[in-house]
Amino acid sequence: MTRLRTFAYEFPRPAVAVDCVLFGFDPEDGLRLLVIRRRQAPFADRWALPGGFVRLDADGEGGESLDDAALRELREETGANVAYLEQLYTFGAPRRDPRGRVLSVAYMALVRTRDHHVRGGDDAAEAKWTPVERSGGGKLAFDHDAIVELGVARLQAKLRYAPIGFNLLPPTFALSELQRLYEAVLQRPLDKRNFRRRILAMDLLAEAGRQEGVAHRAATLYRFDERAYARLVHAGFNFEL
Amino acid sequence: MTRLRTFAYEFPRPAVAVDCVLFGFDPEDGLRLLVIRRRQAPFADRWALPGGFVRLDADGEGGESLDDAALRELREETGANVAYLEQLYTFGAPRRDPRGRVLSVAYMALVRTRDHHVRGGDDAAEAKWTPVERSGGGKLAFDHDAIVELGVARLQAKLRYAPIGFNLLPPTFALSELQRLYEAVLQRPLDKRNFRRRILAMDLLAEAGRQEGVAHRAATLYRFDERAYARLVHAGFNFEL
DNA sequence: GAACCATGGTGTCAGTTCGACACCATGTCA
DNA sequence: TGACATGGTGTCGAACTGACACCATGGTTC
Repeated sequence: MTRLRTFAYEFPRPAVAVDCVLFGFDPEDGLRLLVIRRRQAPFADRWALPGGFVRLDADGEGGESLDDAALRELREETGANVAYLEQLYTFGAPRRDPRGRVLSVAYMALVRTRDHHVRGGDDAAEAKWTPVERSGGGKLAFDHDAIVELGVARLQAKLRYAPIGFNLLPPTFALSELQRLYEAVLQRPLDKRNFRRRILAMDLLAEAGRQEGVAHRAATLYRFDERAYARLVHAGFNFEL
Repeated sequence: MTRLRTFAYEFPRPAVAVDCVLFGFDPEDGLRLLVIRRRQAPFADRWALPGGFVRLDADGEGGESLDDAALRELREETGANVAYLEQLYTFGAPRRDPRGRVLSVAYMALVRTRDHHVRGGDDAAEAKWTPVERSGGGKLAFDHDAIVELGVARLQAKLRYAPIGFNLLPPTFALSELQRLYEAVLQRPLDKRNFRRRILAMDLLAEAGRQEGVAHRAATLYRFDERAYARLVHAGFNFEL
């Protein structure tokens, strides 16, 4: 082991952080993004994405995986209950952080409506949901605006060819809620009849009761059927909307 | 600056490498992948992807960007003339490298047919092109098989919705060459007439003379028209094949 | 120079998919 | 009981997709 180790250590190492674009969907406010207010320099008091440095073991060797680091930061800084996590891209411009060379592995995460309880981090940082465009009423810290832009693009693209939108809704939902979600993310209106026809034709949604306590005709509720989806994928099916 | 720096340095840092899935297309052999034989432990004498550690400045701060590191490694280890480069994913499992904690930022790169002159690296490592399936006659070093798999998937997906395939061909090419490329990457036969109709309907290809010195009717040559593509994209066009 | 051979280049049609479009149903509340 | 808000349903023309076969061209061979 000692011999093996010689090679890598000739190089100085960058610090490595993870930063998360956490999306939530609210029926009234549409697609929202979680930002936290930084307490420390650099960019103290500025809004930024939740994130932090990847932790290594004390010997500087093992430690947490990148995904685990992202989940940990989300838990610590927002208390969010993450339904979906996906790595986006690694940002590594030499001067992106004034403290020195810091790489940021960017993640996109989704939480379900009604899992939006947000709390400040352990260090009492302030956290809030903000509409996706105009994140935080202005520019975010570091290159986080670019990260958000990439996250939005990825979410828009992926919503159309992967069944990830369900992770922004409660476990059961009405088709109109699903449609509103798609309209909010894709930023264009969809035809109700065409939308329903296509999504139901995929046979991915299972009926799950009806709405209660609404002041109008109660909608049928559906849940995303993971098993049906797995079966279909196995048979060569591709989600597409 | 000194004050700003305190925060980041409390954490031990991982080593960060870039590894490149370099694709080439040969009319006879189809899609190929460049691998190099490692000279040093770990995995000495095993085939691996070209790559190496990201270089920081002497003060451990600035240095090269990740893209630059990938290009530098490709140049140093293969002499390849890269036509396209795209970051794929960052691999960061705690034990993926026996030397300790090493993250790998994976890249996909494309070179044009006839830019395939490959030479060993400055340290005389051996390099070769290998068919994409069965890379190197067996398993590659580290988790490089997983990286290759991801690269292939990305190339297949992206070939259909972005005009990147042209980067695997000479600057001018016949439509049949382009079709063979698509067939090789997507692993399925395409209908000649439908293929020609669709690709030409996009108005992205400009005529560029005819083949010479072939023992049959000479094909019209085309080049990818970057400007036309930029114009179309600006007008809301999406490449799709 | 005629025949051969390899590849280049072309159009149609049926089946499917896509997008636009309007009205009745249901349940709560006033 | 009627108003109101949302749920839920079918058709049709246009556009697109995929399957399909033959002549053109130009160098090579005999």
